[in-house]
Amino acid sequence: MDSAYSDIDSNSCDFFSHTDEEDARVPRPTSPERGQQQRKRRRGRARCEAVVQVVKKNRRLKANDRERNRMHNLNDALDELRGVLPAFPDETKLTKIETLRFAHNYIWALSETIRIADLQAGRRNDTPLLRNPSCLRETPSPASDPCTWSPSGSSSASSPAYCASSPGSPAAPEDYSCLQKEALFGFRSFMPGIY
DNA sequence: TAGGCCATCTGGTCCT
DNA sequence: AGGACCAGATGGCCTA
Repeated sequence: MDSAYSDIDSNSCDFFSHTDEEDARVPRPTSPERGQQQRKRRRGRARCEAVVQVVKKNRRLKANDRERNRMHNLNDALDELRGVLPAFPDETKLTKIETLRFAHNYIWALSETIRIADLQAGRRNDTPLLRNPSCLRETPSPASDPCTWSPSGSSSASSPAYCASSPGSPAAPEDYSCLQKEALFGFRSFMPGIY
């Protein structure tokens, strides 16, 4: 239906609005016939405008549908992002803004971890960890960390240890493991530092 | 009940 | 011309 009316717009019914003056060159009918013609034009215009309204409505509905799909795709992408971000099983679903900020934070923390690991490896030997992808999967043990955090602890899940540093304010090297933990697990309590 | 979050609709603008 | 993208408006749901 849309393609058949693709050239329809609000002016498309102007054809039905011709005045008698515009038709001056056409031989004028007698007055009863003229009244009939005017009524016909009015009816034609009304019908045309109704069609235009339907076409416009259909276009709007199609646009709404596309917009809905677009937003669904966006939400699917956000869900995928949530899926690759570390989270507690019982943690409530991150909101959209939390997801984006957490991802930003997480990437920053991982980058710093790699950078520091790379530096340390460079000091020990000539094999930078950065070029060894398997190193990315190794996570430091919480127990050996100065930042006290325990995923099963009664208080930790809801209020993990707080680290003063934030992505916006680079920390001293000794803080990095702490920062990484915040990026990984302490997101919600870390929010004041993010906003 | 106020405030936050979300889905949807809508009209405008940009892009292909 | 049609679709993608965007931002504002609106209403529903949930929680403190």
